[in-house]
Amino acid sequence: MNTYEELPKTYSPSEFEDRIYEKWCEKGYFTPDVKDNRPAFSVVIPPPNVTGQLHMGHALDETLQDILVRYKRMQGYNTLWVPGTDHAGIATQIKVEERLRVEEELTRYDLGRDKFLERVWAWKDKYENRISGQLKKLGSSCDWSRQRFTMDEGCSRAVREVFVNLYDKGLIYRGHRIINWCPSCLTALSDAEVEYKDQPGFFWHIKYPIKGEDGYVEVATTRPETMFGDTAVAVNPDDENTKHLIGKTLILPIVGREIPVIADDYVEIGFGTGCVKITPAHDPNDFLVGQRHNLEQIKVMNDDATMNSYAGKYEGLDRYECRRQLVSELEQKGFLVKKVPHDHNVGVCYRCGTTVEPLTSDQWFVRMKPLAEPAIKAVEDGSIKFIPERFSKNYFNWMNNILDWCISRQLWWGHRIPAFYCQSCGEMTVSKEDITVCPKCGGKVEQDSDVLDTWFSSALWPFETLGWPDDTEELRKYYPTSVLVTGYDIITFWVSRMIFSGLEHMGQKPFSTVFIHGLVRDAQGRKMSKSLGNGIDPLEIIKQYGADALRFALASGNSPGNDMRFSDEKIEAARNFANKLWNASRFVRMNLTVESVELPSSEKLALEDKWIIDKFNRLAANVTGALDKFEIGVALAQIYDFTWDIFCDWYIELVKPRLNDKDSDRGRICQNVLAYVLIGTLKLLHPFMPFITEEIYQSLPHEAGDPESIMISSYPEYSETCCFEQESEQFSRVIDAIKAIRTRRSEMNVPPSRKSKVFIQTKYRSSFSDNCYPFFVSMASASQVLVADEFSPDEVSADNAVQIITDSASIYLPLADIIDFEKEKARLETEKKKLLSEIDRLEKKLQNQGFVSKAPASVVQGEKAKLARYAENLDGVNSALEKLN
RNA sequence: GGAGGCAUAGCUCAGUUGGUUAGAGUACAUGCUUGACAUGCAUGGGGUCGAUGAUUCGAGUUCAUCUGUCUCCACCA
Repeated sequence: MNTYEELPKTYSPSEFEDRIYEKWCEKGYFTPDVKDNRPAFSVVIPPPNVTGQLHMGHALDETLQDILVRYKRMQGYNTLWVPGTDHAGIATQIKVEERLRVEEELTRYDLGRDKFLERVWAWKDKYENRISGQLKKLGSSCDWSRQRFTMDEGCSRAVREVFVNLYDKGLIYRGHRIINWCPSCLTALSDAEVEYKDQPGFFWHIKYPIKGEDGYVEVATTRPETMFGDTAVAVNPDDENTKHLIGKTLILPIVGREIPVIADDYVEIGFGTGCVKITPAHDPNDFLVGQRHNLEQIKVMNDDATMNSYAGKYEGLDRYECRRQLVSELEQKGFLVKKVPHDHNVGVCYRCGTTVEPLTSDQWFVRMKPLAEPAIKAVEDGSIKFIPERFSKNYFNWMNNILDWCISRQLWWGHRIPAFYCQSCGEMTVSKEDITVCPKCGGKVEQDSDVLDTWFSSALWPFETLGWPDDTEELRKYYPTSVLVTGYDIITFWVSRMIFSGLEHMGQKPFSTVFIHGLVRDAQGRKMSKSLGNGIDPLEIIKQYGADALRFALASGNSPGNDMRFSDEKIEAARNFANKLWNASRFVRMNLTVESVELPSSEKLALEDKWIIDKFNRLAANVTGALDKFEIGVALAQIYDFTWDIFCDWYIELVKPRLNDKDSDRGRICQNVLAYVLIGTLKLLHPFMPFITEEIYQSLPHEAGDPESIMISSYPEYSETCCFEQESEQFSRVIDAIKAIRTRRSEMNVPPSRKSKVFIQTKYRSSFSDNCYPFFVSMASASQVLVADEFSPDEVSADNAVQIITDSASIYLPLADIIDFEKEKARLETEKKKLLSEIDRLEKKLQNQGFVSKAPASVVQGEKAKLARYAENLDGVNSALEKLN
């Protein structure tokens, strides 16, 4: 890793990426010393679920984190990136159950809780390994010695600590509430775990006869099967049309049970029939109405969404089958008034897609209002910042309307709720430690069979991974973490819960900045999904193009919070860039005879050297500026442009003649500048493309003080001594002149083999020194270069010279036999027109008193200079036209 | 119902606090066997920045309204 060798001819990332990663690990670069007292920069990974492997979304998330982490590490921060995975309760359990069913035709009940959990742990080990392997392939510089899992011993201890603390404070309670129930996963879900989908359905209008009268009340429902659980019909107390019904008694059709008509504001006047059937056990709103009016809750379904005995003869039928049969019975018996098609939003389980059934059940809840309040304040007062800022609205919207969080799940895979019930006295004990006997009566206890919502443990991630509840050095050094990088899709699930948890249990925010990115979509802009089969496997891309190309593709053009498309063109462009850098470096390497690199003192530098050094210096300033603002795409674009357009297309081409004499003074200076700028560029690029930059770095001689690996080198900074503004401007004139000549030659179809004298008439003589003549020879097909303040008409007469006007020179090319005078005239006329209109525009602008008096002086000055330049150019064009006429 | 995003070249997208004649990649056209690279080099065509108005000396950029499109939240029995 320290002797440098020739680079292989072709860029083949697969040959060095793994080797480099192993070396980094061996050297321990990813593992910071907690005792090192430099300022900390810390990040915890959003733990990928152990349900499967990483997809493009993860690849983006990890790439962005690694860019920030490597950047800060190179800047000298004590940098920690904690890796880990999430047990992902429902999701993982479903996966393992599915495999069990497919491969062994067994259910989890066949195995029993303990045996089943063994299977899940085995699954977890396998996928955790796979995920870590993928992170390594990507180049993620996380500290593997601190890898965590949401159900490892430490996290489990943290979960219990939090549970008991919140319980003791009265912020966790057990209650009989209406919750979202997934009849397929057989568990409760939190509000956040329910997704809504539009589905076509019907309103069934049903007659509820009034007791002791001939009349009836008409109610409409989308779920007629719940009528077995109706315990009232509600009307609005202020509705004139239904007022008379209040207090009357209705007979529930088919069932025959008597229910009252009650008055409640919840009923919207003018909507539907104005009468609403109230089923407290099966609808969240009805549940609240029921509480207000002390109504009985009648649960009519079993956990698997089949009907129970309250449904009479329909007992045992699935809810939808019951609906079909019930509706037809209602119709037969004359209770059905009509059936109106109606699209409605149906809640489905976010894991399995089954329609959830709201029903009442005993569950554990977190009281959210007191926790949400400080969490809202922390974002309001700016101590936690969202990037982009607009996502804080999203956050406020959720937090301000928060309801209590249902945290119990009827699953096996997860943190078991630390509540113990005594078999003899019935007392419940909540305890951090496992207990077997009741502290009250000494009777045998049994632990609550439910587990906690996955997000309960991930909410503690930023501090549980640093050792909480113990008071560790890591916590003191790295908490609060610096930035959380995640997608906008889990702000409510995760980000918000980490914020209130951190504030509640640590007394401090969990992170200062939330850096939000968007989704990775396919080339057509569709979400990547299993069902569409349009997912792209990051590992495949790495295999084909290399991790650096993948990272480049994900980071370039990425702007915070916005979705991006991933396409073949994008990854190919990324690979092409890597290839370009590889070849440019190979060229530089081939031409190096110096043993070490040192930036030559300013008086030894040629004009083009100062130009590139100045450009590089500005680049460093712009890149760090952009990175500090999380403008990752912008930073990368700047490095890209510099590398390709400035360094490769210009500087390398410019110095080729000098390299023919490598060991002369001029040649050695050039070598040093080449290497200095290349190494600096590699450093700037390293956070984005860690492997290729390291591989090239290893092949090059270095500056004194450069370490053995680029990843622990210092990130380039803007430096006053490398600022050559004036020389840079001077040299730009040469470049402009070369470009102008190329353009004219190309327009006139002059083949490169046809060389020509170049006459440069300029008032910037010093910019066009003798040293730059070779540039015109090598890059502008010049046979000879003549520079003067003014040429005599004999030297550059109309019939033998093509005239080119640039901002700093008039250039003549004697190409008499090639000139098409008519075409040339037309071209000059067009140019004249353009100049005239620009001059006119600028004159008007400068005559505008408002502009001159109100715009900043520098802007006005700039416009004046521009006007003067155009006027000069116009003179040039005019005289060229004169000569042609 | 509430909130938000996006709309810029044929396509995919940048455009940082308002200030050069609005940029890149890709596609397209033309010319190059240039001793690092054809995964390349050079040159070019192509945009009234979704519409209308407002603020301003000055608007792709700020504000309002509208149109199209996507997303999140809530949810109507």
